[in-house]
Amino acid sequence: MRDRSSPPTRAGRPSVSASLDIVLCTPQGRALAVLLTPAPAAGRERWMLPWVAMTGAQQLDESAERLAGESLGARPSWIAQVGAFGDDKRHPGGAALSIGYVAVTPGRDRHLAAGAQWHAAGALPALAPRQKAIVDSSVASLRERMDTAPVAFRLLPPTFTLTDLQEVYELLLGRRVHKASFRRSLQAAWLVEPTDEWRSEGRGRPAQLFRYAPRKRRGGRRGVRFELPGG
Amino acid sequence: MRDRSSPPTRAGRPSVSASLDIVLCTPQGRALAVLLTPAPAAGRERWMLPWVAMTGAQQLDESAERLAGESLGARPSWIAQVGAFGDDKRHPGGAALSIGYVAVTPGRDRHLAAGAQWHAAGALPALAPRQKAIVDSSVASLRERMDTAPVAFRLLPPTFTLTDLQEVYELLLGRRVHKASFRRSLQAAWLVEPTDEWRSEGRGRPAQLFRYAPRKRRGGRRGVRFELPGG
DNA sequence: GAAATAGTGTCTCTTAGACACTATTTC
DNA sequence: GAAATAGTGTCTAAGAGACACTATTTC
Repeated sequence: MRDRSSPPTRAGRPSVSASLDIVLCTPQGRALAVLLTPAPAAGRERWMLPWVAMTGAQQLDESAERLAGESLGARPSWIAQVGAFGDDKRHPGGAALSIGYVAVTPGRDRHLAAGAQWHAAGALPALAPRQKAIVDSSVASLRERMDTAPVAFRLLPPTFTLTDLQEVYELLLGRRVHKASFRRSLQAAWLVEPTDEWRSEGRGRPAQLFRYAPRKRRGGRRGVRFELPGG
Repeated sequence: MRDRSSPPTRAGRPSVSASLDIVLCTPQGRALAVLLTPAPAAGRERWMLPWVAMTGAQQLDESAERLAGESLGARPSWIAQVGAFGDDKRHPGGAALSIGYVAVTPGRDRHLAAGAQWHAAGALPALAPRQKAIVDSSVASLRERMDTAPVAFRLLPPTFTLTDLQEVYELLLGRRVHKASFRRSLQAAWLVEPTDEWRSEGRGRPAQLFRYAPRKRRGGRRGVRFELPGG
């Protein structure tokens, strides 16, 4: 039987075993990839999300950033908390409670932690149920936050073509986007500026490289939209 | 000095003291109100959010719902997790880690827990810094989720006038909304249906009562919008 | 020139918001 | 009738998407 709860400390204050788990994401072709590390042989699954046990002395965000850095071999370009996960789902470390973080990085040519590999988010190997839930919430969280945080830009290197950017948006939205409309919206938002560089990718006309350079704050006066799921 | 971390258990598994804190919200005039309970005299602040210590044996969502029910004297009409809060901020119970939940309820004529009172969200008394952060995130979370969850409807009784509904939207959005436009959007979304009842509120033409009855799933094909904060 | 990719001009349709109006109640 | 609140018809401007086009490269 798994030990999921812990006895009170001597002081009488109840405490729980807790972990901090991270979902590192990068674009891989037209899909997202997630970084997994080999799981200890004792476990049921062969792969797991990078995680650390929480000791209570740590800062949440700081610990997440450190764990991400160690797993990736470099600082992630964006990181955010996804939430707390408990319930009955099993965690590889037997933690009663897990705090999930999601982070993104543009490149995959890093010095990954030993044995770590990228796996397509749509075809992940078996994970402990708790970690599967964290991955699902993290991907959903990326989709929700791309409106209000520069997630798409952080999935790209500092300079990128507009087609690159559109493909990241399509990847996150899970649908195709109209090219001309996409570019008009982007121009109206004053989020990118052109560089002097062009990239030639085999055949076809070379594309101009842009960089993320938000200029002004949009009114944010989005209309009232009722996007609730119907009955 | 506060005891914020806990020693490892006998089994050697690190553990932390953790709390579950809830932000109960209800509309109060044109503003949101939050339920607070009297804090123990020992603490620095006179009020606090309802919270419980986590033991690790509990389910997160279930515990939150129970705590909300006990504080409110009735089940909340909607509840969701906001996130995990740690960092250096002090919690009334000295917990090293706190899981925040936000819940809403339409009415304020409940059998509240002893001493509990509603306080306007814009003018809260002093709270422990951790709990202040949880309140701020909870209110922001309500604003973000009203697009995708029926938060506004759960802040209203089962039947309501369209003016009631519009006022809740204005309260959550923090800005005025155009009446005709609001009603057109609402009609297009097939989210409410009229009842046979009308409510006369003193002077003026009586308003028809509606109920929340989502009918069909909208395409959800919202265009790409870049609402990132500008530099 | 063919193929491929980048980038743009114009049209239409939807919709948020402004404005002005009608409708029904209490005083 | 005046005041107050509920509810609606019409116009305009913005913007998303369709379509078709031009531009520049490799083969």
